[in-house]
Amino acid sequence: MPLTERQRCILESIIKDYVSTAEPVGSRAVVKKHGLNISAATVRNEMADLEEMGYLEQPHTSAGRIPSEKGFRYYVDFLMENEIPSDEQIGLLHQTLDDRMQDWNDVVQRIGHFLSQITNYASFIIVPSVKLSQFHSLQIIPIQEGQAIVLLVTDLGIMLHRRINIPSAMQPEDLKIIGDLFNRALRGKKLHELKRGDLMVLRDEIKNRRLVVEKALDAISSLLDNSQDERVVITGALNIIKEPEFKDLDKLRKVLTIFEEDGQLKDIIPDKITEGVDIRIGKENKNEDIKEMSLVFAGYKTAGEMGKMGVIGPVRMEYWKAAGTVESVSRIIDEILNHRGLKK
Amino acid sequence: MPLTERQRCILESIIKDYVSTAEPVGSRAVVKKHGLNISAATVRNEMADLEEMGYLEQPHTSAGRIPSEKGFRYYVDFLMENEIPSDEQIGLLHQTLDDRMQDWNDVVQRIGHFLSQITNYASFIIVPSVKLSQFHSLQIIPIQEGQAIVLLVTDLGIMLHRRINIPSAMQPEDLKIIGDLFNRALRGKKLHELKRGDLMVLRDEIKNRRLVVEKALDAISSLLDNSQDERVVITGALNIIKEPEFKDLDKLRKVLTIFEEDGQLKDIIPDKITEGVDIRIGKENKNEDIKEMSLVFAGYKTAGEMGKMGVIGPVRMEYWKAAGTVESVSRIIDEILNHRGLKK
DNA sequence: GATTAGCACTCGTGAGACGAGAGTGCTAAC
DNA sequence: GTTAGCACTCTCGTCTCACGAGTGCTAATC
Repeated sequence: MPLTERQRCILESIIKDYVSTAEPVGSRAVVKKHGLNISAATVRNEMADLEEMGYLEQPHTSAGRIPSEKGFRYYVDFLMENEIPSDEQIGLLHQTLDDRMQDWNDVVQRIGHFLSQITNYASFIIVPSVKLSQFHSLQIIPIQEGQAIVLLVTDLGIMLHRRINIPSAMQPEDLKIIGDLFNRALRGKKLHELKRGDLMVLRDEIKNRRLVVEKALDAISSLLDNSQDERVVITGALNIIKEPEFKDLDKLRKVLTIFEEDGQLKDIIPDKITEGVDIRIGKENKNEDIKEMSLVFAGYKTAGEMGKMGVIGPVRMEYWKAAGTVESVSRIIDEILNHRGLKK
Repeated sequence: MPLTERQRCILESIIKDYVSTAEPVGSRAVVKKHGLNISAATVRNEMADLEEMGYLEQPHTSAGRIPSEKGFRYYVDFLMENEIPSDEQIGLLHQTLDDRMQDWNDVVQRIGHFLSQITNYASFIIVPSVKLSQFHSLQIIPIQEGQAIVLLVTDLGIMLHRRINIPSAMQPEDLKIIGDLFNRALRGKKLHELKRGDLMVLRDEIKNRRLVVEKALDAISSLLDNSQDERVVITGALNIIKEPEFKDLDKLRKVLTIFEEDGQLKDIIPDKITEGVDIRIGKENKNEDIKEMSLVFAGYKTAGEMGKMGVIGPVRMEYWKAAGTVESVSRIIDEILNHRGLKK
């Protein structure tokens, strides 16, 4: 049975109220704040109906109603209008990003800050592994007697480097030749496809520089082994301490623990495929530990793979604001990424 | 008036007990757990004396005693014996560090983890600004038509890099010449001394490559501007959530806020000069916000400057363990640093 | 003179009692 | 279908009270 217009009004009213106060909302409050032209008793009847349908629940007999997760879901699906950040705020973000675009880490950091500051929830950004980006070029750069740097540049302009030892006799020209060799062989390949076996063929190509090639190969595989897989950046974790639902220390502890161990959050965010903003409310989350939290997140396309970003907060969340913000930010990230990177 | 042997025994006994239980300890408990051959009444008399001297205090008339900060200070200064981590634990740390020594960030991360895991408090490591290290070499590396990387290597082997645009016509040889120019002019100087003014002289040296030199200069000053000053790495912040003194949400919040904003902690750690482990108990800390916390920390010498590292926990801290661990780790860091870096 | 046993006293803590307030559900009237 | 009225329910804060842990003091003992 679909909801009547009036029921929807009441549901929305209750949600808005509950989200801001964290208290069960009574029939009188609905009438008062919403200025609806009906009496409290009528509202009570409708509320009883809504509860029967599962959109509301009652903490105890003599309290007001609070929205159930199903209620939030209905709101999110049918009633919500995203509240996007003001032009001013967006402008501010653009501005802080512009001067520093060089360092991707920095960009991620700032975006996270923005997300968590605007929404007042914790934000997360999942950065795809560099292993998924493409090999652009490699250079071996002598820095002093017997030492050189292997510098690997990806198509996004990210640099990985590692120091290696080289024979003292080795000339810069030799190193250049070796570098070019790598470049010819590997350009355009995805880093994670660079198996040690594939690289071996290189080793045999130049017998007399074999040692250095070997060292460089070591360096590359070590770089790839050690470079993180997906990286998760969490910002504003402390925001959740404000939420009254976490005044229970145990709950708080559980949630903060999830945040502290980067690894955990990766498992919690679903592998999403949908376009646009996705929302997971409470128990919709598979993971036990965040069944009392909600996620609002979106994907963004980096050269190779999908990254994800969003906010995480209590079920009693300002979904409209979170969704609007995440939407805007994901669009901005896409923009940035399209202006970055190296030509193929 | 100096403490008698028996008073010291009692003080130590109370401290050990209080640290582990977080409850005021009564005269009976002292006799029982310490197995001292005196009666509770005697202990009571001694405790009254100790209180009068300021080493103990009483939360309320009918409770046991807890050590005052002065009491802890006495313990730390005269009674404490450091408890260093087991060989096994030290071995474990050495092991995790060995394979990855290439990346200083990683090393710091791991040391922080170790500290906080062993002590069960929050750990911090303050890494001196890279600006304080010395210029070792600079290279300008073409990566594709019209783009190059300015790569600056410090004496510790840390690399800073930034992409710049260059004229398409520019040859690799030209870039090398420019790089060498920088190297001759700057090798051995401290980065923070590289004022834009000093660099200007370079610009005029080669008129025809002026544009690139200019770009490289821009890149360097931008790198220096943007590279962080001191960096603070905090690990295990959540450990403090376990401590009963922070079951009050407001206190917890205050402390966690300090941890979240990296900047804050820098101001809190004293500029230390002493050799070995330093301890600041409660109000001995200048900063308002951590007057209920204690610091146990030590310095370590990196090539140029001093870094600091240690743990931060409640006043009711296992100082013996914290001090022992910090001492061991600082020694290990010194070792590592002495095996790193580039020759001058 | 130091130590100890005994005892009255203090104070925080937790359990139970109680009233106020908020909100509901139901019934009867509109 | 809507509304007013009213009895009922349940939470929350406050208060009281008894309990227990621990002290401080005094007088006896070593």
